[in-house]
Amino acid sequence: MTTKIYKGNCPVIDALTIIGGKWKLPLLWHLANNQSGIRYNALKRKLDGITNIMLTRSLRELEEDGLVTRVQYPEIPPHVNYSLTEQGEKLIPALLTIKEWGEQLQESKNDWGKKASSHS
Amino acid sequence: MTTKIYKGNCPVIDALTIIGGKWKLPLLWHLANNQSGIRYNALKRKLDGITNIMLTRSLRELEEDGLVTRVQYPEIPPHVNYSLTEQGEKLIPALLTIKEWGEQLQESKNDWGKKASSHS
DNA sequence: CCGAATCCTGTGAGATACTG
DNA sequence: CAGTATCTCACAGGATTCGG
Repeated sequence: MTTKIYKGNCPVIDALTIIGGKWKLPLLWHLANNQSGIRYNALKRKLDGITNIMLTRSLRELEEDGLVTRVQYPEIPPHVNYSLTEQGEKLIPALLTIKEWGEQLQESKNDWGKKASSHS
Repeated sequence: MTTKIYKGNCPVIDALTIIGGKWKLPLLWHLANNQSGIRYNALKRKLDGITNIMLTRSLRELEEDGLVTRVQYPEIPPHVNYSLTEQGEKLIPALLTIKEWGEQLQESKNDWGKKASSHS
C-alpha cells in the first residue's frame, strides 16, 4: 500500500490509503500538536529530512482528502498556515488505538511471556 | 508506504507497516471470520485474484510479525491451517475504530454539508 | 517564504512456470 | 494441497533545479 485496491469497498483500506504515505503520519502528528496551525517552513523544520516536494505533496493530498486546511495570507512575504480539519482531529483517537496495539505488539516480542507469573 | 521509515520510533508506523501490504487487510479480515482457522486454498479462493506468491508472502510476514499462526499437519495430502494469534485478534477492534472514521470521512465527502438549508 | 516541474530509482506487486 | 523460483513492471519516494 499504499496502492489503492478495492476502491470504495472498504473504509479501512480507504483510511489507510489516505494516511499511508511515508510522511503522512508524522505530518498529522505535528499538526495535531499545533491546533492553532503551523506554517510551511516550521513544518518543514520539524519533519527532519523532508524535501519541499514531499511536504507539498503530502499536504495537498491531506487537503484533498479533507484532513487538513490550508489558509493563505496574501502578504509579502507569503504566509501559509496549515491545520487539521474536524475530520482530521477525529482521526487522532483512532490512531491512539492503533498506537496501543503497536505497543502491545512490541512488548509481546520481548521475551516476557515466560517470566510473568508474579501477579496472580 | 509501506516503506519502513522510523524504525522502532513509532508504534503507529510500525503497526501500519505490518498491516500495510496490499492483501494484509483482506487476509486478516478472513482470518478474523474463521476463528477455527482456515486452510491455504480456502483462503486463496476467498481472496479473489491473489496469486500463490502473494498469499504466501503475506502469510509469512504476518506470521513473523506475530499476528498469524501456521499449523501444519504432516499428512498426505498436506494440510496447513492458518489462524489469528491473540495479538492478531486484538487488532480487530482497532481496525473497527479506523473503519468508523473512514465511514465518517466518506459521508463528509458527499456534498451535504452545504445543501442542508436552502432549496426554496 | 512557499512552493512547482522534471527526472531518476528502489521496492512492492504480479505473471508464469515448476515442486515435495 | 501447499507452496517456490524467476522475471518484469508500475509506482511511491526522492534529488535537483527553477519560479511567484
